[in-house]
Amino acid sequence: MEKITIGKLAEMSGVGVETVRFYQRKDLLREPKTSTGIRTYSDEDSQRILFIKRAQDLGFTLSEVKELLELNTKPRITCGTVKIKTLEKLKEIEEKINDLERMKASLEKLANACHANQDDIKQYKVQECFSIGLDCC
Amino acid sequence: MEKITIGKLAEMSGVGVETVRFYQRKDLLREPKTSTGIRTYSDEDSQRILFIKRAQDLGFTLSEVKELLELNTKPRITCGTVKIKTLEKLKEIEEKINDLERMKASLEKLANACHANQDDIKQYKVQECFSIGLDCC
DNA sequence: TTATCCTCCGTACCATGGTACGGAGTCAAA
DNA sequence: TTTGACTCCGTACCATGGTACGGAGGATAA
Repeated sequence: MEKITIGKLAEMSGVGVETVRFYQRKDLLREPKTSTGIRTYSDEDSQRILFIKRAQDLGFTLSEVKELLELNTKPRITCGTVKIKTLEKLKEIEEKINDLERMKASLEKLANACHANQDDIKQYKVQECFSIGLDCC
Repeated sequence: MEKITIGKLAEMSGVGVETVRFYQRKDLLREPKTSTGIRTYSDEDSQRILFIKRAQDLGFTLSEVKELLELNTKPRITCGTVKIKTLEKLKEIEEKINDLERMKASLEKLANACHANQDDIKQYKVQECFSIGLDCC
C-alpha cells in the first residue's frame, strides 16, 4: 500500500484538494489518523469520492449521499431499514425520471417545430412551446 | 384590466412577494412603470412567472431561463439557434435519464437482496451496489 | 542545506436561488 | 380619520457546494 497524500488522492479522484477537505468537514470522508502531521489515504478513499461524485451526478445532494454511505457503515442499521430507505430512494428516482421524461417530450416538441432551414425569422413563441398542450411555431 | 399588486401577482403565480422582487432584480421580470409609487402588474407578468417556474422544474437554471425568455424578445435570434439550444438540452436530459435508470436498477437489486425478515444483519455493501457492473449483496 | 513543493488549518469568499427584516409610505374599509 | 394591511427599498441572511488565500510547517531532491 503506497502513501497517497491529499494531493494525489484529489488528482486520482478528479476533484480538487479543497474539495477533499470540504468532504471531510462534511463528514463524507474520514480524516485518516496521522502521527507525522501529513495524512495518508488509501484507494478506498478514492473509491468513496468517486461514489460521491457518481451519486451527485445522479441528482443526490451531499446530505443524501451521506445517508447512503451511512447505510454501509452504521452497525445498528438492519436489513429492514436498508430496504425501507432503498425503496424511498427508488420512488424519488422514479419521480425524477418521470419529470425528465416530460421535459424531454416538451423539448422534442420544440425542436421539431423549429426547422433549421427556416433560419431567417423566428416563427414561434418559446414561451408557448414550453406550455405543454399548446402548439408552437 | 384590473389592478394587480405585487402581492396578488405573487399569490396568483404561486411564489412569494420577495421572489417576484428577486426576479425583477435578476431582470427576469419587468418592473412596471408607476406614478403612484405602487406598481401594477398584468396577467402577462403572471404568465412569465409561471413560465420561469415551469422551466426551472424542467431543470433550467435562472440564467438559462433568462436566455430562453430572451429568445422571445431579441429580434436577431433565429429558429436555428433555438433548435441548437434545444437539442443540447435534450442530450443532457437523456444522459440524466440513463444515469437514473442505471441507478434505479442498482437500487432494485439492493431492495430485492434485503429481505425484510432478515432484520438482524446487513449482508450487502451499498457502495458496491452502486458501482454499476458489480454484483451486490 | 537550501529551494521548492506539498500539507495543514482556519477563515473568507463565490454563485445560485431565494427568504427575512425594518422603516417609511400608501391605500382602503370601517 | 384612523387602523390595518399592503407596498417600497435596501440590506442582511440562509443553504448548498464548493474555491481561494495565507501563514506555518513538513517532505524531497539537487
